[in-house]
This record gives sequence, structure tokens and C-alpha cells, in this order.
Amino acid sequence: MARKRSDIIADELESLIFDGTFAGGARLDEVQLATRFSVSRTPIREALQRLTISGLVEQIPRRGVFVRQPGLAELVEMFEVMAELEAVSARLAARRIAEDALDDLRSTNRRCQLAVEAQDADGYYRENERFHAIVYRQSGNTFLEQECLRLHHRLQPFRRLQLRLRGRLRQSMAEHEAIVDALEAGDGEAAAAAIRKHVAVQGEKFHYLMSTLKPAAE
Amino acid sequence: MARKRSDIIADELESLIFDGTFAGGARLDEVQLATRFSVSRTPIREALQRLTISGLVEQIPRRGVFVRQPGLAELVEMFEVMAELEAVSARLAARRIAEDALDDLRSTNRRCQLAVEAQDADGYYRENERFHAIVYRQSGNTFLEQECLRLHHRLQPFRRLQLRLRGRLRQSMAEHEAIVDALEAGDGEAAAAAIRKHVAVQGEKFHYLMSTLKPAAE
DNA sequence: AAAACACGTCTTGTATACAAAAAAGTTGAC
DNA sequence: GTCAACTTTTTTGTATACAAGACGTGTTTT
Repeated sequence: MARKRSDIIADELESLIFDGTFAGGARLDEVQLATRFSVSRTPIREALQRLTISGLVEQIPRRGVFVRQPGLAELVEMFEVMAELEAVSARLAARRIAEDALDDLRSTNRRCQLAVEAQDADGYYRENERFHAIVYRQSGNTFLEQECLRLHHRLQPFRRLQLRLRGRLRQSMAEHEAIVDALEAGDGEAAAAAIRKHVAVQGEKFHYLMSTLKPAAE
Repeated sequence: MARKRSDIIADELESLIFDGTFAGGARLDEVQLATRFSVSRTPIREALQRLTISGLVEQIPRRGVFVRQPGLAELVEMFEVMAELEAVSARLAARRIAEDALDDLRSTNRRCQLAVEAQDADGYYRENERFHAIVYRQSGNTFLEQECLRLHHRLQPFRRLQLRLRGRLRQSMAEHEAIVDALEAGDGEAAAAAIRKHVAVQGEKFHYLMSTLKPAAE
């Protein structure tokens, strides 16, 4: 699907922004990127436009594109919306989730547990992502699933940050268990509440982390 | 903001798709559009890419772009997500809505009522849009507001269709009143339930409409 | 006659060339 | 010495030129 050069470049640029190569506020020069990727400006521009629409960078007409630093307030808002979307997913999933999907959630959680014991943050993160993706899928609403994946992906770097907090991995694990239990019981409201809390906590932890690290960042 | 020619063209194309000039499945030829808008292919391509990402058209590599017909199932899913997003908005809004915003909602509803009596579907639609925009805004979550506006805009042509059903305008009006009442009472859950129902009904009506008009459309 | 291969055309994707606008640097006047 | 206007330079936005893949058609071969 992503056959076009510009699409590949867009993904590359996204990774470069996520891993901090291009920090917030940095200008993305078209010709520099063109030489860097050994292509002309055309695919670069298309890639930048994609990133603009997805909200990762900001395009100021006749001025250039700059990587957008979402700002603490906006990030908290995004976590709040994520929590609500996941709550909807869980509520819908509780009504129709299949036994094999529950098994999948449980085995994913087991692998999560192993990652926690091995202090493997990356491993935990991978399994955590899988866990949530399963819930989205089990909502039975493909559009909702896509929207959840989109927002989840957008919050990825910030979510990752918050996971580094002391004891957060273990706490997150326990929350996952509660979610699976509620889903298994077919209790949509409980599942929704559990996952909403799970994500809301992420937002709060992130908020705490940022406000302590950068006391007065603009 | 939308200073670039490609941005203007994107909006134009969107309107042309919405009003049916380009029906579902139609191919959007780059050179034809270029001559039509008296520009080169470059801004056309940028505009088409924007529409692709927003989901209005589908881009098949090396084949061209085609206006996407979302399909009944997907549309119902989108209405479901819309209902939930609006429910979240209303729940949040109930806690913090200001008196002047309530006044605004009420006056908007009054203009709605006038439009109903005048059989003015367009007028009703305009005020209806305003009504919902106020609720989004009053959620206090800017990101949520943007997401709601985005989805609302995407569902616009289909919502419009469903409003043509007999008695739907009056029914919709009553639902609006119930929403305002719940917001005024500060009852978040009631407001959420009311607006969720309000939007869910739209999806159901739309579903009914489509399945009766096109009994076996693929 | 049917199938397969090759060629030609058409369309997308990319590169380059050009135009316009904004930023920066310079010069001149007060 | 400072401010302002003009020029230069840099960079975005658009047009055009070029390349490469996909589809159709026609011919050839079995």
C-alpha cells in the first residue's frame, strides 16, 4: 500500500520526530530533507503534507513546516479522549468478545508479566500495544478501531515516557487484568470504567512527569 | 490560513463530491481537474492527497484516485462513533457549561424551530450544526472539539439526507430540547444519554433510508 | 481459434525549472 | 549611531519536463 516514495519518507520522518532527531519547534527544510533522502523536493513535500494533516508538524504558509510540540494541556486532552474512545471500545467488546480473543488477551498479559519481571520496557510496550489493539478490534466497529489505532499511535512517544515511572509497569499490569476480568464477565460498564481509568492514569502520570521536569516550559 | 491554491482546490473538490458532481466510484483525473481549475497538476495532486487522508477519496497506487463510497456498514459505524464522541462532549459540558452558552443553545434551538415551521431544511441544518458545535466547544476539551467537528463534517452529506425523512425535523428538535434541559440541570449522564440517542437515531434513520432505497447495493 | 507475448499509449510518480514572497543583509540618511 | 528603505538571497509554491508502471490492443505462435 505504501508503495510511493513519499509514503515511505513520511513514515521515516515520523520515526525521526518520534525518536527526537527532530525536536519540537525544529524547522524541516525541504532541500535538506531532499538531499538526505536522495530524492527531489516533490516527494518530500507530499510527505510533509501528510504529516501536517496528521497533526505531527505545522505548516505555516510561505514560512515552512515545523515539528509541532503539542503542549502539555493538549496532550492531557488527547489522553482524555483516548480514555473515552477505549472505554467505548471495551463497552462494545464486552457484549460480543469471543473466547479465543479472551485467550489472546490473557496470553498477551502473560507476556507482559514476563517483560515486567525482565525489566524489559520495550517488550512490555509491544505487548501492551497488542493488548489494546485486541480490545479495539473486538469492539466490532472497524471505524472505531481505526480511530483508536490512530490516536494510540499519535500518543505513542508520550505513553512510552510515562511507562518509565517507578512501579508504573506493575500497576499497569494489574489494570489490564481487571479489564480482562470485566470483559470475561461480559460487564460492559465495568470494562469501560476499568480501561478508562487505565488510560486516564497514563495521562495523569504523564502530566505529573512533565510538570516536574519542566516547571515553566512556556 | 488556506492561502495555498491546493488548499482552496481541496475545499472545492470536497464540495463537488458532497453535492454529487463526482459520484461514488468516479475517477478524479489529474489533468482534467488541472484544466478545470486552470492550474498545473501539482496543486491538484496536493489537494487529492489531502482528500485521501481525510478519507473522502481512495488512492490506488499507479491507478488513480476514486471517490470513496463509504458503504452502509461503515457509515453506521461512523454514526455510532459520532454518537459516543458527542456523548462524551455533553458529559464534560454538563459540568462546566456557562449560562451564556446555555442561552446560545436556546436561541439556536429557537431558530431551529422557526426553520422547522418554515420547512426550511437548509436553515434547520445550519442551526443544528451550530447547536452541536456549541456542545463540542463547551466540553472544554479543544482536541475533542476538533475531532467532533472533523467527524461531523465528514458525516455532513449523509446526515443531511436523513433529515429529509417525514417528521424527522420535529423529532430532532425535541431531542435538542432534552439535551439542553439535561445540560442546564448539570446532569452529565442524562445529557450524554440524550445526545447519544439523538445521534444514534440519525444513524438508524439513515440506515433505514438507505436499505429501503437501495435494497441490494452490492 | 485461442492464448501468450510484445508493443504502444495513457496515467501516475518524480525531477527540475521557474515565479513569487518573505527574510536577511546592506547602504544611506538623519 | 540608529532607523529605514532598498536590494539580495533564500525558500516556498507552481509549472513543466521526464521516467516508469499499468492497461489495452494487436500480432504471432501453437
